[in-house]
Amino acid sequence: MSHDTDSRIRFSDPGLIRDRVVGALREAIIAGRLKPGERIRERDLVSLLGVSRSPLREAIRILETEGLITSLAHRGARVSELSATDLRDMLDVRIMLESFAARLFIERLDEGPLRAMEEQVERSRAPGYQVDLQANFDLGLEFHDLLVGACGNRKVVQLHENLKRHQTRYQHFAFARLGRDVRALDEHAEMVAALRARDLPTVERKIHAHLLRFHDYLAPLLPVDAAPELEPR
Amino acid sequence: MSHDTDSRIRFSDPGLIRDRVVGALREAIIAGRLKPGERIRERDLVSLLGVSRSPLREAIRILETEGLITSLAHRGARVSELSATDLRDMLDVRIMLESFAARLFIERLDEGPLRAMEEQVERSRAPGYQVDLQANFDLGLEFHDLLVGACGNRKVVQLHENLKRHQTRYQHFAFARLGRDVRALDEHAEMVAALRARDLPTVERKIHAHLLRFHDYLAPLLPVDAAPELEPR
DNA sequence: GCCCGTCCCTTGGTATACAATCGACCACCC
DNA sequence: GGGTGGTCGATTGTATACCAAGGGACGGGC
Repeated sequence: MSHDTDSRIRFSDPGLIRDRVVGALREAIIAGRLKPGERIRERDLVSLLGVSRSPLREAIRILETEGLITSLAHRGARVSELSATDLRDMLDVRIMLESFAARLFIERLDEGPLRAMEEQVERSRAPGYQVDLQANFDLGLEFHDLLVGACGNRKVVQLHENLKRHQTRYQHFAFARLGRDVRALDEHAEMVAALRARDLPTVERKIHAHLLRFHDYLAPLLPVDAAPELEPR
Repeated sequence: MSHDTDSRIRFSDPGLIRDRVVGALREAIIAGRLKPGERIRERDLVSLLGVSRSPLREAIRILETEGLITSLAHRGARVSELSATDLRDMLDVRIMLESFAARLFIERLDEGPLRAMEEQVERSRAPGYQVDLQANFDLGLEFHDLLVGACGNRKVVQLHENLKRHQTRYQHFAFARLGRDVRALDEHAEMVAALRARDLPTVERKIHAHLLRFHDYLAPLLPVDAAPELEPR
């Protein structure tokens, strides 16, 4: 981040500046345009985004609390690192959250959300989406959102939201190197079928396998672990 | 928070001011000295803590991201509300996390952590602790820490840490009104016994019952739900 | 009684200055 | 030569002053 026009960070128009900075940085980090370990210098961003230090610093604190940024006192902030351990840890949690959501889903079995998911799977089968990687990508995320969103537990939704962001980083990371994992959408279809059949064990097994496969798929590309955290807040 | 010497907020000495402010506010909120819905005015805290707006505002953003504070643009920050729904949502997640930890605990069954937990339960049986409410209180928390800490999943530990803070708020809240729930420590003892016996279903059942009883215990004191979140970040 | 405009309070943002700390570099000494 | 210690520059952390923007309360007008 040395040149003064960094197209990697897109700054939107409305709302509070700090929120826009959060959005811009978060998006750039998730999309991988700001790389793991890359330094985040106040001075650079101030001139790049055309904002003052106050909202920028608040934004950095927010992203730090979310875990997308790591900072050390007097030594500045960096984009947080990726590691196989970290990915695995998050996937374990995500498995818990999605299994929980699936259980409630089956207990209630509202026709509405189920329909929404089936329809979502249909869309991902449409010929156009098979080639449009970005759309394909988003559909993968949307599926899990529908599942978790239906559980009615706000905390679960909120945690899942944050985990998803982190994992989207990993996905982009893998994307750039391995190409799209086409089996994912098929697995979604299988999960929906099991949901309709109210077969919880199968759903849980599929969630587990689905997410862990994601880990195995890109663990070889990752360092085993990031440097141990020295200053957890 | 109108008088100028507010003994409820303890401000520690070393380290960054921002971190000390976070610590002071967090502790005051959790302990219930700052009450749900209570306004957090920059002007007051600046004079109360003797710090400038810069670190204070960063601290507020951090606590907001952690969920202990809710703020609306141009309308200021408030201590976040408590509600039965919110408590229940968090307990569901905590049940997941602790069940997960228990499963790993049993799979590995390291003698070390198990011993630590047994010893911890012993301490809580010592006659002195039965009357010292604060110590009793801390022991309750420590128990769950030992369980979760042993799972080796940093994300789980970190999430549990945050959930625990929120729930300690509820506990203090209940504390002031209902007195200590003495059965909790007995239940811990039962859980440890089941852990040693490697009886996962029993442990899970006990975790579930233990935490949900906490909900039922103080749900009657709480509003059903906080006002719907208008501006989630 | 209701609506509307004004004023005030608070927060949001900018600019600036200075302190504290860290890292790198370099001279110096053993 | 290699380790040691100090100096300097860069960057973050904090303080302060000031203005803009938005919301809420209050009161007057209808």
